Amino acid sequence: MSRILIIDDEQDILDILKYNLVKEGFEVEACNNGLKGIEIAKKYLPDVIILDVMMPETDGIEVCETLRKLPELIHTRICFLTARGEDYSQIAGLDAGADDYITKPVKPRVLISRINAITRRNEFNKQEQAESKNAFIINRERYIVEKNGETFHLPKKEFELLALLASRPDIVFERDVILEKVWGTDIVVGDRTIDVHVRKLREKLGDNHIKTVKGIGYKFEY
Amino acid sequence: MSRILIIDDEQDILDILKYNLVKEGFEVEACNNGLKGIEIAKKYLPDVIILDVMMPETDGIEVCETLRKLPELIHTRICFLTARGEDYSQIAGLDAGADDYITKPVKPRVLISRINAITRRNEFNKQEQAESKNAFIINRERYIVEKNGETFHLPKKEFELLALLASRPDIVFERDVILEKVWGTDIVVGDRTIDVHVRKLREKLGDNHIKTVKGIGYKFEY
DNA sequence: TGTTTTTCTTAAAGCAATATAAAGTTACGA
DNA sequence: TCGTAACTTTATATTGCTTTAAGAAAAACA
Repeated sequence: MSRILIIDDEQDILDILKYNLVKEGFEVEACNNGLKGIEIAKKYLPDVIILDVMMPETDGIEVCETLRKLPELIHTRICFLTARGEDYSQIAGLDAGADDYITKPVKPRVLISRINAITRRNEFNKQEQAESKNAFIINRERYIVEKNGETFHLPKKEFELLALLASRPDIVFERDVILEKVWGTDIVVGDRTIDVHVRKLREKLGDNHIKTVKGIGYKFEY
Repeated sequence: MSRILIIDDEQDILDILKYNLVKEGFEVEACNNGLKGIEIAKKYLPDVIILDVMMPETDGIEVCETLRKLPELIHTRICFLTARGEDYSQIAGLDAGADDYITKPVKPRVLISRINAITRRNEFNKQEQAESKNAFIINRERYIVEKNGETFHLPKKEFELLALLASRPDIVFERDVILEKVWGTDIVVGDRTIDVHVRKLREKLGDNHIKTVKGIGYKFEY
């Protein structure tokens, strides 16, 4: 499970966030000071850092900039904690470093889903890097797929299907696994549905990427 | 050459300033009353307004605030005329939206160089805007958006929505993220509310900037 | 080769998400 | 306090994605 570091000067907030994240199964480290936070980050190498923008001693923004310069944290996602109503454009400017921001007061459920989104994005990005060598980029943030500079806007299901298959190239995904991952366990759809979506993808990306493994399922190839 | 409007209740000063500015090649309009000045400004659309802070009937600061709300004067620079030593008026004046101030008594040479500085600044800004292809300026101080010189007055919610989307162009914002960031976690509004605001924005900015990503949310493109 | 199984293709139905218009609220300034 | 602008909701239309269905094709098997 993902490792998370929280940096906030208010002990209450630290406690609440930590409690909720631990309950959800994350590994959590907390710290009430920006400079200490940087030191911890270096050793702890968290997947996500939740960082309060407004802190009395060290400014969260500066902390973020410092963190961003550390090569060992290249994959670490930084998420700002801000009071609501603060200038978005300002935040955007600071966004040079931060990947997301959460507004206070933080609702636990929102926090969890946000962290999940961030870590998921992280997973995908790691794959993306591997994939980019072959000029096949699946960009979940922009919700587009790029192949040799060409850009494809895929509908939701097609995108999810492709993202799944491409997440492990050459590995065959069985039909019921695909159904479960893309459509979910609760929703039941016919078996042909997959075929149709595969066909749509082949239509758009060319016939060379998604191979049929008869009797089993499909796999993605470059 | 630049157009200048002078608003001051003292006829002497009007005459002196006008004489010197005309001699320097400026087009000058003069007026001895705040309210009349506002009317003239609307039609004359000056590049610079020289405005006396201390006037018997209407306060120069109020006049300035009124002028600043007029969209047609978005590019007009306002320069206060103050008696020397009035520290407070300087501060209040710049708060009210003035771009510069000149202390009385006015030395012609100082006046000219000051006006030149202001207009030059203005030119520079216009150029900058024209040159940047993505001339999409989101001005949070005045709640105004500019696109290729066109100015839009957006209501709060529309502005916040646009500011959010535009803060990360091409990135898709999910509907619940939009709701959280623009409306807040505690306030619950219907899902269609977003659509309606998007529609309003598209109506004003043109259909080309906010793209729908069906099933996910919206994104901003230049 | 004939039969069976599985997948492919296509069109069309079904459905969910979004767009739009209009009416109802709320907030705000004159 | 009235009138206007902003905001939200509601209802309906529309879009376009998803799914189904059914025949054709391909592969597997005997």
